Amino acid sequence: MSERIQPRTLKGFRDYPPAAMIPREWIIDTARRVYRSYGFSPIDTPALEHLEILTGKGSAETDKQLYRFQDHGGRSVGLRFDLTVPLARFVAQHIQQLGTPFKRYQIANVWRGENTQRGRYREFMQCDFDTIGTASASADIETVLVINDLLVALGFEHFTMRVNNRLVLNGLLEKLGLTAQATHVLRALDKLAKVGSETVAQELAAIATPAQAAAVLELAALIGDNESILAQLQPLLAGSPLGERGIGELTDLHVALRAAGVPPERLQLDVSIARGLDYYTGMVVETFLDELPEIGSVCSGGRYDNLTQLYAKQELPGVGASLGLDRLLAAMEELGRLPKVQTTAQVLIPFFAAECRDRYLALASRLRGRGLRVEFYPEPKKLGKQLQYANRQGFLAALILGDSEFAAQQCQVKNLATGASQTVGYREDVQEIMDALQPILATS
RNA sequence: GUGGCUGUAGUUCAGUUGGUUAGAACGUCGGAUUGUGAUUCCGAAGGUCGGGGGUUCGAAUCCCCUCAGCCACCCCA
Repeated sequence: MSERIQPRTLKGFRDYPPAAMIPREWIIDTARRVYRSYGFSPIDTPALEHLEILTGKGSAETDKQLYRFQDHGGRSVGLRFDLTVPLARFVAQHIQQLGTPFKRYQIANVWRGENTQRGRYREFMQCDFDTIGTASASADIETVLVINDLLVALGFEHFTMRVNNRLVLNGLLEKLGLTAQATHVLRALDKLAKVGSETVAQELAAIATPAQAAAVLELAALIGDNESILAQLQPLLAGSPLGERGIGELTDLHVALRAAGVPPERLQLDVSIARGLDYYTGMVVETFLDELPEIGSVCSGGRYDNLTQLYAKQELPGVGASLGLDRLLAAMEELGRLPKVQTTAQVLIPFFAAECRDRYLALASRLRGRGLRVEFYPEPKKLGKQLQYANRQGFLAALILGDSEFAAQQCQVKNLATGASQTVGYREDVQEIMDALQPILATS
């Protein structure tokens, strides 16, 4: 009796009370809506996979972060650390029935046993969308368009999608004879914006000759608007078939996105964007909030041409991206962009006249029948207290009915944001109440 | 995983060179006010000082370990 278990959560794992869960679900709903508007369909996969599925990719870093253990049957299993690897397994297993192109989205938790920081947790949610089975540039362009639409739908105007193409980097590496060290070079390059060119130069010095390192840095240091970057790239990659193809793809993407109406300032060609993950082969993109760039990319992705090679003979190209929901939420929290709403209902009916309980319940039911979300306060209490509750929970409107209203067949419709209230007739069809509520509820 | 900073009511923080019963503001609850919610007044509840061990006559304060949060590296959403 005296020895209680201390209630607590693991490092990097969190509880989500209503005030945290409501904006969370709003983002999920928004992502779902945007993905579906492009024809992506939902799938889900198990949280737990056979260990060899997850480690097959063989990156030492992801192996270190993997949650792994023996299950009750002695199998080696692991928790998925992203949604792309399970997708590769899923596609290799089911593509015969699904056919191509296959467009799916998946919104689910992933786990990484790394050290925590602001916006970095051990359990977090990713909102992935991918197009499998086509190498078309159109799918690349759509991927960036989805990211753009998604952030706009989430209420952002000022954000930057940094775009690059792995072919440009690979072309240069090939030209320089650095292909074998590609992974190291790209990782060093990826840090350019953060640590500056001197540090990157030092890191490159360890794996390349001074001339090679200088050539890599020259490419990555290109600045200016997108057109001028493209123009400056030409001579640097001349003679490299890969590099020239990369420039072609970047140009195409840039032109197409402009034509699709993406504001030019949102799209930044950035040759230093490499993405750490090995599986990207073409276009790569990272998205930063202009108001809080230091929190990192909130939506990243790219093209991978050999994703299923570990699991199937068939070669299936793909392109996609992932919204980091928890990082985005951490950013929105810090930017004060999260509304302080704790209720999912719009309208509160205070329990005011103690003997009229059943009439309140009937009114609430009728309003719900008209599509409203309505809460009836569970006990008769002072009206002031109940309105305070309504205010704190974030209700938009209260319907006040006491003895005098019931007697006069009326209802007071109170706008909780402004404090204004109006009295309307209260009849079975609740039409007058609906009419009075409409403008109040329309504000959110 | 490595290194650094931090941890005191629900929240934000005070707390003297180690000294008796750990404070404030805001929030919460009750009342003034059994018909109107961010004002005012009165009152109340709420703390194993993150947890464990040690030094000491005495620890929120000093030391060690541990847990958690933040920052940098690493990597990434």
